[in-house]
Amino acid sequence: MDYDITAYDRPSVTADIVVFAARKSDGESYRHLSTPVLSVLLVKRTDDPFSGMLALPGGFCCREETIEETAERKLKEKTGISDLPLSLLCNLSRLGRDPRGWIISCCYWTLMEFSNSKIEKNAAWYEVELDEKNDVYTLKLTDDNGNIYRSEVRLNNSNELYNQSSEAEIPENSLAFDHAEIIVRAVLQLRNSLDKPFAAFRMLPEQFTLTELQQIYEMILDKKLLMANFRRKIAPYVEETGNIDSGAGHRPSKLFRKKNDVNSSI
Amino acid sequence: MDYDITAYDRPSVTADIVVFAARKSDGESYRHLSTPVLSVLLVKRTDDPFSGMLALPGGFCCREETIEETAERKLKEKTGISDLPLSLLCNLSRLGRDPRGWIISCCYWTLMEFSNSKIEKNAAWYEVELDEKNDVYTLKLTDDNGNIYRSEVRLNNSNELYNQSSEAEIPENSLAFDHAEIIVRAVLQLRNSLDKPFAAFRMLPEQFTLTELQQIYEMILDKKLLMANFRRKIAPYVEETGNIDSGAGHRPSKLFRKKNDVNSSI
DNA sequence: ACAAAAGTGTTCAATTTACACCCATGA
DNA sequence: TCATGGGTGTAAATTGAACACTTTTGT
Repeated sequence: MDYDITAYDRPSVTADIVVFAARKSDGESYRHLSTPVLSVLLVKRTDDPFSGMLALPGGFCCREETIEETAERKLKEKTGISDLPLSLLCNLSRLGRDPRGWIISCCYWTLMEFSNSKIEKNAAWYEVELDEKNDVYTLKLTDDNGNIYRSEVRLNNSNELYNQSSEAEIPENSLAFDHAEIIVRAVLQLRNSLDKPFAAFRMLPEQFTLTELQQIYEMILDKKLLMANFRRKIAPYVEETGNIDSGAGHRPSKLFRKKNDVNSSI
Repeated sequence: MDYDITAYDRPSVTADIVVFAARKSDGESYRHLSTPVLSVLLVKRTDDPFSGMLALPGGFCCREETIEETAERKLKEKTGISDLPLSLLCNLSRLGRDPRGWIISCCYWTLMEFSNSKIEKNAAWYEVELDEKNDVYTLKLTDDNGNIYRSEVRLNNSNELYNQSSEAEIPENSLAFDHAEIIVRAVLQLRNSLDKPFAAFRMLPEQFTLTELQQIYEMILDKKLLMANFRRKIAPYVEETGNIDSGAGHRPSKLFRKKNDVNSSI
């Protein structure tokens, strides 16, 4: 009856997670609002291969757990963050993508409120900028000290993203494995996720001003929106808390919250 | 340096593919148009476990190929069909989902034009009906001879679909493994795919009437659309071929084709 | 002739877009 | 006081939903 599955060669399977948050930049003066910048949570690798380089939090799947559970466990272990709903992004299984051998990566992505407090030592937030030109995506990551990590990711002939990842080919100050490709895919997915139920809420605290919400949209879509129209559009999804955010050098703003019946899954 | 990945327990990985097509039903009379029915391509299993039961085409990943290549190869081997663009649907890795052991399934889905001609012996099309009631999805599959295969799939507490799949628990005339769940997920995904670039074109021949296109939409959305409005909506995406489809007991209709610049990916 | 489908036009409502205008604050 | 952001109203443009009407065919 059953054939013996151990007779076949098997891959190792990893889960990697792209966590985005909106980090507040410094305001220019007492009058100006700060604007949020898109940030991704990365860890510095402590082991070979690519030791010392940046990578997505993630790791190998163990028996007795689902891939999603692996992702949650590894995210917790490597960054200290837990309880985030994960969405499937892609599976990467290209030959040679990991110098250690036949390793498949199941990639997930999620959004959270920015917080530096509860993060593990080797994890940190990196500002994300993504540009596209002639089918070449340029991913620019910037750390707290202004150090820049730049990666290029191309579109191959079947319209799928890929980038090279052998240790020899990866430039200094770039990302380990094909993790640059994964982040690019995640940013593209993020940009396409704003039409549906309101994922943006996940990047804000429970109470927020409508301008803060609008800024999240503007950050992700990379364009300015008109305030009056934005407010009409999101009105059905938010409700007033009765609280006021004051002391900002201009008229205080009402604090809102997401309505209970609004699904913010992605 | 590198730690030895073979020291860790590894799962087997399979690719499973949900292929949908629109099968033309018989017209009632010389006057009436036939209406398409949503159909899924399944194979009868020839090996244990679940020998003799229906299953999605698919199989184990081999070294030297990506999961997408596995999916394409297995689809070709088991059904004779090739060259379909595949979209990732989900990864299933629940403990016990396959009685043979630790087996992860990477599931893909796609659309094609209905064709019975070039299909392998063990493969066949099954009409798909999906109903939902109190978070329970009922999947009803019907073969050419009117035999019915019915499966129930529930939503668990974290809003993820699951159904049981131990050999003992699966009723007769149902699907092997958790393949009913995969098909349900694929149908839900299909229903959500019609707003974006026009996937429906993939279920039609190169030239088609606008009524045929509308019928695909009605089949997937499971509701009637108004002809005038539908035509206005899809007008930017189609162009006339100059050909006419006549001989149908009523006014002949113009044949259209998808405009070249319309992306029909899903 | 006529049932069925092909195809077009028109109306009213809803939504989107753009812009103008007033309000409240703290240094 | 005044720059800055908070907040609202309104008119024009676009899109969507509903429906009426005409055309063309094979039997």
